[in-house]
Amino acid sequence: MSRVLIVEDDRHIRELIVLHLGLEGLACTAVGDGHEALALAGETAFDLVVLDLMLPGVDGLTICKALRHGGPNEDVPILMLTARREESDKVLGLESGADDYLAKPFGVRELVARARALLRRPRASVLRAEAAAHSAGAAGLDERPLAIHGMEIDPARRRVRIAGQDVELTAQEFRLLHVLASHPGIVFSREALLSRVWSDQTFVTPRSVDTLVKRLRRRIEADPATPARILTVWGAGYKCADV
Amino acid sequence: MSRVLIVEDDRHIRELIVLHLGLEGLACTAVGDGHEALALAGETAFDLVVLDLMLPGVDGLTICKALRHGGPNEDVPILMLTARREESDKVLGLESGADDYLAKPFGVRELVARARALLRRPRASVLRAEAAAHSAGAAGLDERPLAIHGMEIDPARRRVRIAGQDVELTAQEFRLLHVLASHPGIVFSREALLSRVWSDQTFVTPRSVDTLVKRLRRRIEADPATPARILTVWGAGYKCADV
DNA sequence: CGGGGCTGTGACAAAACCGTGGCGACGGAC
DNA sequence: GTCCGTCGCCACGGTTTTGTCACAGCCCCG
Repeated sequence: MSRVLIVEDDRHIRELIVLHLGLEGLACTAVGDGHEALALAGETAFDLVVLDLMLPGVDGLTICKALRHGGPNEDVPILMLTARREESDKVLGLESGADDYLAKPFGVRELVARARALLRRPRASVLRAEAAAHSAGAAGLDERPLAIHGMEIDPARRRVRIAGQDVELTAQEFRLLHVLASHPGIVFSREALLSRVWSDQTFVTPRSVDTLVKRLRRRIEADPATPARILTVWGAGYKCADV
Repeated sequence: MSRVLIVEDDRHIRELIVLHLGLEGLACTAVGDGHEALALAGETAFDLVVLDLMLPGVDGLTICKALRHGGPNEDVPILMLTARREESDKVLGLESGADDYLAKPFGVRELVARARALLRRPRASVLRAEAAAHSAGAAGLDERPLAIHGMEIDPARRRVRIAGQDVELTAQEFRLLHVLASHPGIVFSREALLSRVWSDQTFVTPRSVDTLVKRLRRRIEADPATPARILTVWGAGYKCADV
């Protein structure tokens, strides 16, 4: 049974990695802090390290070099993650001792495939986690038009009108609005929205929901600074205002 | 770093368990097949086994007995899961060597709390107390609204109303209220509340529970000095007043 | 009725959380 | 090829929430 150490400060991505590698039969340990990672790696030998390049405090590169410098994980394969696709980062990562490199956002399959390749273990996969993944695809969203807060939302035509005026929305903004407006008052966590609005299974930070909300508010709120339609629920998520 | 073996055929439950235990810093290995579980357990020593009673192929009880029969996991704590709440199943499970028992549907927080408790090898009395709290009603992240003491608590809307008036609560206050109000009359120790209300693996002083109770009372009690809803049980903890 | 724990409370610092602008990457249109 | 719309991520700053502490008050017990 292989042991995998995951160093990633974003909790959501950490969750996804632990989940999918764990389901592959790997023993996953996840930490969000560089110091903790070094402490763990100093006393336990791992078979693979998944390492985020961008970390608060101790840098991913520093960890990479520290691992290579000696100790029980001197020769451990390192899979490096980063938000940036730039070649310079890649070179930097590989030079500091990483064995493979993956840029966010990336798909689960790719991560698992690369982890497996690094582990060089031709073991029969126990389960196929991806099988039912696409069940959420087109299903789930209602096609009926709905009206709320002076907005007319027509899913079939993918059109929104406010005060008789057509409002241009991107596909993603529309999906978000539709999910929220279909359940006024119900609070959706960022994770819930990720699974409903982002159809494909990619690693996306929950904070990206904030960005999408910001962009949606710019379009449908009279004053985006004091939203009346899409409300923030502190510590929980977002909701469409009750009637 | 503790190793946990999870044997569960339902993919979603497997995911949940791996995710949350993995985030607790535990090394999780998940399998959906009984044969695979026995093969793994025959060669590796685990610190905890989470075992589903109902499995296709090799039965959970069979696995339980096989583990106890000898090998590297002879004395491993076993947390048994089942879809049925019936007493006969429980007895069967405990007799075959399980250390604790959890009926589906169960809350994630509760699972984590019990897993940690088993890893800590707690006194039997603690276990009994938690079991009593559990049997008193549905546990964890229940989405069903409930009404008690003139309060309407709606988890999906994250809303509390007293006498028709909306009461603003922070996320933490809401979780505390929900845990207590879901089990009226049941006394929760500060430690029990810490594991249920504080989702993260953060280490927080039990006295912080007092502060949270104070803040909650300020919002939902007519006179916070003489609480009628959230009661102090001297030397034990807190409870929601019985009806 | 006095003492030794428990618990309630206010204040403060630390942490978490959210809004926002901006940057780079990607992909389609032309 | 270039331009442009979209998208994800990050960093910064303001705001809210939350953990801790110290001290006062309370309860139970002898």
